[in-house]
Amino acid sequence: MTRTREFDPDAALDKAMHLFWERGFAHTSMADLVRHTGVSRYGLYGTFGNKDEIYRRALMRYIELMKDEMQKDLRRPGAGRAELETYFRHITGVVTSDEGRKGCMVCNTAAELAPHDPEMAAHLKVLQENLRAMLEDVIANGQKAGDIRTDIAARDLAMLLFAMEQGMAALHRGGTPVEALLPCFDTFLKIMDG
Amino acid sequence: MTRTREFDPDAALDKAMHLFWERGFAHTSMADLVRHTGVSRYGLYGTFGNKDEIYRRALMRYIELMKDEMQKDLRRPGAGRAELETYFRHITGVVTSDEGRKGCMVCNTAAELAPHDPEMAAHLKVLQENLRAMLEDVIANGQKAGDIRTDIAARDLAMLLFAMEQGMAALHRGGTPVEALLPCFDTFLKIMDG
DNA sequence: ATGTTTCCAGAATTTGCGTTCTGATTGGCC
DNA sequence: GGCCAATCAGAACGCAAATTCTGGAAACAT
Repeated sequence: MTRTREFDPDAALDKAMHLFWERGFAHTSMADLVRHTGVSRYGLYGTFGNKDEIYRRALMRYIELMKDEMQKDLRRPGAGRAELETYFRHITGVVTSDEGRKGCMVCNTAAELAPHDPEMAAHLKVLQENLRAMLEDVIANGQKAGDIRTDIAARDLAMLLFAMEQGMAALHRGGTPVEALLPCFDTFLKIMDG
Repeated sequence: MTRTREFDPDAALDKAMHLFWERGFAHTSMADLVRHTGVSRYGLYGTFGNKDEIYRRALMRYIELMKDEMQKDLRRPGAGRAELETYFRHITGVVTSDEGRKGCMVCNTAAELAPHDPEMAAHLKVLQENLRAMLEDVIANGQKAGDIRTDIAARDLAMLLFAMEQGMAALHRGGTPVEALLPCFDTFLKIMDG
């Protein structure tokens, strides 16, 4: 072979993800990406194609990370209320971190790009449904185990929980401090108990 | 005087608001604004200054409309559970309308602009706190009247309700259909009843 | 009616940024 | 060691969009 590439595409994508996550698509320039990833323009275009594609890949990476997170906490057989609580404390920490007020990249992408990017929109929709369904499963388990009230359908509790989480992310990005948001989840737990 | 202006600034701002609300800041061009408002560039720049300022004014208008909406439903003395339900059905209809999938402009602005526009961020933060406080008052009234459970603080219920609403707006913009979102509020009502 | 001032429509300018290109450089391989 | 292919760094290009400019038109005051 010849001269070897000086960067690791995965590491670069990870940096790009954090940049897009924090600043959004329009307010992240290729120059920013070059600076923060340490990768040359040549390298970025050669590896990923163009800016749109870098964003798409970064979002996919974000989604994979979120799913991993979820499965780590929720995928053990019979996971129920306890696991849900663990997971949610976890994800809330991510989505309301004060470092960059990044919020949730799915939510940010929906707000900024979904309306004029049908492909992205389709992607987001599927993802949203997957995440919600995962929550629903765990809640149904908790109901079977007797840890969660059964007079509200698991599907409905899951949707409410999911909406609440997305809202917390959005509100935090908009300036609401974490301390004001944390009670949301405690309140939800109290509610889930019946 | 001399030649009179051919457009109504308020009407123009209203059109601009809907455009920004649907497409966001970056994906609305001055040409779009000229086309949809029917106002010449000269008129827009002369009246509002520049694109940033048009957006700022449009957002302020959106906020005023939302506050009006809220006060119309919630400001009557002793407004409680019933008024809250009316208001929320109302606002949910706005924020999950399929016409343009506009979502909530506050939420959209937070996602797209807050991180790199401190002034806008400060604005949003104040607004968020106002809206939440208004919900809290009404919930507290409902609790005093015996219509809403009292084992959860009005402040916490209000925050949860607010987060849920912002989340519904974000999810809808991201592609979740209205039918999937509506159960959220019904579930919240059931919860509020105790 | 006419002059003057502001307005309109759209052309011209400028700027920012995504993308492409270029010459230098590096690392493997004969 | 020298050749080759791919990479790097940054300059150059092109385009889209914000802003400004300009010639013509309209409305009010006199």
